[in-house]
Amino acid sequence: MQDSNGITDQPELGPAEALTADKASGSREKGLNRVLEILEFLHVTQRAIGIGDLAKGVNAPRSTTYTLVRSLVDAGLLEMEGDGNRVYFGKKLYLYGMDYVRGNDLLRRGRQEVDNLSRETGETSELCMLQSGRYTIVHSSPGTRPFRISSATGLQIPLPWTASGRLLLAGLERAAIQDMVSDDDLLLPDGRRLQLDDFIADIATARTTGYCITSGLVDAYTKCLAAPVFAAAGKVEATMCLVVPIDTTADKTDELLTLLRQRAARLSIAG
Amino acid sequence: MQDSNGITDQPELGPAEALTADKASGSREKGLNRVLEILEFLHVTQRAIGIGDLAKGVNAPRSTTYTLVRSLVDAGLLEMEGDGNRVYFGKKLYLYGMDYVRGNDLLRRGRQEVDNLSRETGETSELCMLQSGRYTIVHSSPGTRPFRISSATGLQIPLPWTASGRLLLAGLERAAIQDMVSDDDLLLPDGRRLQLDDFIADIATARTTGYCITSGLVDAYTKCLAAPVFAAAGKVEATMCLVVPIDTTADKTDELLTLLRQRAARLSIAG
DNA sequence: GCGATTTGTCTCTTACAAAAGACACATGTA
DNA sequence: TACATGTGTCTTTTGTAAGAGACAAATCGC
Repeated sequence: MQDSNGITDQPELGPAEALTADKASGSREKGLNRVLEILEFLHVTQRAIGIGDLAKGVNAPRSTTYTLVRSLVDAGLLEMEGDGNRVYFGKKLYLYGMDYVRGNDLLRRGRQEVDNLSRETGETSELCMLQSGRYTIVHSSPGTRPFRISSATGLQIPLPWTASGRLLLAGLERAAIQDMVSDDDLLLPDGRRLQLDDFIADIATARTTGYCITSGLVDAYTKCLAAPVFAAAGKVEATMCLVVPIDTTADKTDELLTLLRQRAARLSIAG
Repeated sequence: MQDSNGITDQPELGPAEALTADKASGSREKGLNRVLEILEFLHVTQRAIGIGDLAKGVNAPRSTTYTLVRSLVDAGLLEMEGDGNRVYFGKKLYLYGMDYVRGNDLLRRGRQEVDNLSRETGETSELCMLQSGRYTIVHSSPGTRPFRISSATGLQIPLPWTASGRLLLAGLERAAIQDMVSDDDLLLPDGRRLQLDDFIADIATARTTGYCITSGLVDAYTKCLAAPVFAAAGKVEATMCLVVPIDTTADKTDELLTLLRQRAARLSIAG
């Protein structure tokens, strides 16, 4: 077990760096890996897809894909859509997901707090976590504004684009941060490029102030207020955040921030 | 952590001739199948478990189990618990589960209706579906009674024990029904044994009346009212049900049943 | 303290699953 | 009618992943 200090991952630089671009065209793949790719592919696709297309999408042989999909459908992890040649996630995954929620106090209470917060403030509120090194919106509640402020549950966004990202990485070694952030991640949606050092400085700042606000990073019309949720130790396990119009007054922002920090703190204790 | 339900038997009988009956003997198993067993095992266990125990639980070689678990943890389908030698479901499964909900109107609206219904009536309400041939409580909302009426999301119960079961099988061939119902399923919790023919007759009745009520089947103190939710065709896709004390008056029962059927019908259309 | 047990990693072998490819049957479209 | 394109199911081949086992290190039980 060597998870604690980031020794975990250097496996993938071992096998020949060849095939720079997209994907190892490689030879024979382990079935389980193919399955994991299939699931991930469905996750980004967000809708049912034909098995043929699925095979193309994960770059797997058609015959293999058919057998794997059949297994998964039999197991209930996937389901055939209506006519019977497209597949998507199945009930069993939903059940497993509910099991996860049940076993995870933080998530369960966090969802509740987020829902409350967005109902009380009318603003879009989110619960965010790191998911295998990626920033993930674990739960979001839409708020009551006329225009929809993006953000769907499960959405994954580069860490440097977000206020939460700065909090979630608090306390990590420089090397660890560097590992989690690709060059592409540092390129903001508006075309500006963030310097890694600046980002790391942001993280340090966010750590000491205990919150973080970013303006116009993900898009030009919103700003994001985020507050850390701590696990047992001092570790940042999640963040709660509010997404508000960028022209929200300073007073209003302060008020919301205070409320947000208070709720995030409430979530931290009692864990 | 003893064997709660006696699955752990055959402690040290020769692995060779273990072809007793139900279980396929040793031989080599496909990795994917092992994974599916692991997930299912965690689902019934309902908590984090050591990898060694997991290997025992699914009756897989230790080395294999370690490899698979590592893959799954890396993929985020499983997560290591605290100290790092126990595992349980991971965030990714939760995300996939949410994807399923998003892609499934019926489930999404059904959860809503169930929550409403139980809030309005104060009774425990559930949304039930068939999950790979098994009756499954897909969502439940507790109601306000002092004593907890069982029923947890994800729970699986033999079809003949439930009112919903009788509705869910409506329209199926006798053979299909027979396939889904084992002899054990026909043995009720109170020791009585249901005749398959009676059960099939119940199903036919339920189909024509458009609802089903069972009294004291799962336990002696409750009765269960169930109404069908139809998919596009006339197919029963799910049921909504209310679990109420067995001594609920006929009038009250009628009233609840009317409400339940109305809500279930509302869920059926617009699909 | 000192065995007995459990945990996590590693190596080696071969049984077998992943892949290739052929086939049959749909579609669509020139 | 031919001609492409997509789908689902076979069979065959062979690269490799599942499994057995050995190991060191941790953990438990007295």
